[in-house]
Amino acid sequence: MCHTGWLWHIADMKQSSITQPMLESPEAPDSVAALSAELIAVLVAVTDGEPRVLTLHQAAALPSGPFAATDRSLQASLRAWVERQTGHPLGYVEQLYTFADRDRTGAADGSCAGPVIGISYLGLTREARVSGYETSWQGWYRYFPWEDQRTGPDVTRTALTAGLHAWAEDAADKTERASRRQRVVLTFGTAQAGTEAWNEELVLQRYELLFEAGLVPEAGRPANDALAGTGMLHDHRRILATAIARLRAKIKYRPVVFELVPDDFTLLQLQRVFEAVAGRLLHKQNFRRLVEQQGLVEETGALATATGGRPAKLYRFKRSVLQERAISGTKLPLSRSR
Amino acid sequence: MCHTGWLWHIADMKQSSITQPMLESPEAPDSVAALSAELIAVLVAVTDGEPRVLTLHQAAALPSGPFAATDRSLQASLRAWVERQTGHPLGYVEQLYTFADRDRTGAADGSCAGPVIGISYLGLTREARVSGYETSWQGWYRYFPWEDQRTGPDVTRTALTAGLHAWAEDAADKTERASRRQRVVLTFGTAQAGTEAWNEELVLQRYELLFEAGLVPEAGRPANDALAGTGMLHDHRRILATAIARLRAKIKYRPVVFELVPDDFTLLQLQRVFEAVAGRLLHKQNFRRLVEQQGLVEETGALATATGGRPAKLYRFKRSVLQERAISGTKLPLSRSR
DNA sequence: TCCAATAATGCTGGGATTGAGTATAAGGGA
DNA sequence: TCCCTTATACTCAATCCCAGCATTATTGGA
Repeated sequence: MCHTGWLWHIADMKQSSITQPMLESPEAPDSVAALSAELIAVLVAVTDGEPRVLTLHQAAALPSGPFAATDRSLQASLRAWVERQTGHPLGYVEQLYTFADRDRTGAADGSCAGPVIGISYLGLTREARVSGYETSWQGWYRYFPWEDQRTGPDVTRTALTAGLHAWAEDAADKTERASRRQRVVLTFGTAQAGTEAWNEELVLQRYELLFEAGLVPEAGRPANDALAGTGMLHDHRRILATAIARLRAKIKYRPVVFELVPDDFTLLQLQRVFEAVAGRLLHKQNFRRLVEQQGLVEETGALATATGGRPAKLYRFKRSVLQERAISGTKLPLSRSR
Repeated sequence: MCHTGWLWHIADMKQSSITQPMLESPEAPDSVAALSAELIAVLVAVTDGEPRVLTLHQAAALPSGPFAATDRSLQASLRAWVERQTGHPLGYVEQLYTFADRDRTGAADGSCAGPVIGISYLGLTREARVSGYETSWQGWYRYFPWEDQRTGPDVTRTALTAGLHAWAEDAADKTERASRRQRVVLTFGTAQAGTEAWNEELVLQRYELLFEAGLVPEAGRPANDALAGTGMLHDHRRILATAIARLRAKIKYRPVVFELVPDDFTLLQLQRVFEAVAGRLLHKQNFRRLVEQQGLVEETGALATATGGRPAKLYRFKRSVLQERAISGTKLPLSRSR
């Protein structure tokens, strides 16, 4: 044995929840199987008001690669690779989650035999231009149609909520029914007029709920459904959900939006990117006020060639406050209306 | 090749920062070396007003074990193990960070040859009783004396800040000096009267700054210094710093404090635990108001046998709101004074 | 030339949140 | 009984934030 003597075994990597039931696990055999690790990247850019992710295999998989045990920093390598591919610097990289998948034991040629550890990353970039074959940028709402609430509670959400409530009522005993109902309401909100209560950060919870209710059948094969969204291979859609949730949370208290917009931008452009990521609309005046009073931007002096309407001032991100704000935090709260 | 064809290499797992310089990396050989993975746990309990972590090897290491590629959920196994050891349920488990360490290539017997991937976890529990040999609970401020700001800016912090400023002035060029100065002020605050500006969440940044400044010499061997704190083996102190930072952040917006207090508690007890974790004092009346109006607790009806003073009402955590709040969030802001 | 549409930008009022202080109640011990 | 300690209730002002309203600047057409 290498270390201190007690074994842990890994298989499933469900995001921890306090209420998660505790499972008893029997002792496992004291063998260490051959391991392999895989790195999975969620690369995000916002183009034409749509958040996009880089995909492979006919939009059914995220870029991933085996982890080669050599000597460079992972993040540095990730950056270098992306920069070569897209021609733009990768502004921000963040580790998402590590999970183990005992069902996926590598390719057929045996070179990747044994269980796979997956380490997923979120990366932000600017321009969506790639040269690879089979590689393309896809709008992320293609995989999660219900996550785009910029036009208010739409057909998708309504239909899904209905389906979920049916599933809830379908439960065996009363307690389970109540629990399911509560989960549905908490994650999808009551689509009643006014109340809203849509929390844009619960991307993963919603996906898992739909999965549990059998509304996003993703048993290995990617399906395509206008309601349930496009499926992905393996658990890539789950990883994407994690990435979206993380980014939606982060964008509110760290100045990462600027990694997604051009060097010079108008405040409305910035707002649109923000809204695209968050999947909901913002109050324009309040957004401007916040951005301005946070001191994160400065005017370039130039004006944008208007797209119809009064020309807007162009701003640029104050790189000088980056270090400061990266530590002390921003604060760009989401409010409802437009 | 197993996957899509481009390689990533992993070595160092520095927490991503936007300002981190981008390193160019050369292509790596197309070989997949033997891998091994290690799980590292930061188990936290609060006893006698002190946050403690479970340690091994004369308080110089965190519990860790090789990852055996078998079939159970890691979290379930972790829970089971801790519950056996401590006799108390592990309330909350959360993944911290995954890193790769090419310098640490397992034990001498070759069973763990190849580079090591480390997956670290944070776990919260209640009582600090262990039966193992070499195993003990240690107050976490032993490793980070400067992180305990409950008594205001103390000698430790003052001394370290002085040392850091000396280091800052020691830089070669002007830009670097300014940058260092800024980092010192941002992470350690200006210890001026009143201004404070201590951000308790910057545990990792402070540790890294001290490391960089050579004030916490931790070249593999655990040292013991009243100022720099006790060292740990490998990068365990770094992992601990990550855990503290994560917990300090989480405790403010998720109801995880309750995992660290007994079933029945007074509001002051709850506050003390909160303060112990956060390393700073809270305004008592405001803390009560928040806890109460959040609807997270309910009175048991009983009173605490006073520890001197008017008897306090006993409260219990409303488990019923757990699922709800685990999703929708709490909000227990930290304010300064007592 | 005037008007309508589209944006940008400035300003204001009310409600909620928060930081911090004051006052009162209820115990124990000298 | 007085005094010390802690619990608990209440108040007040500053601030923040949401959500409107109003005004200004352009473009494109009637």
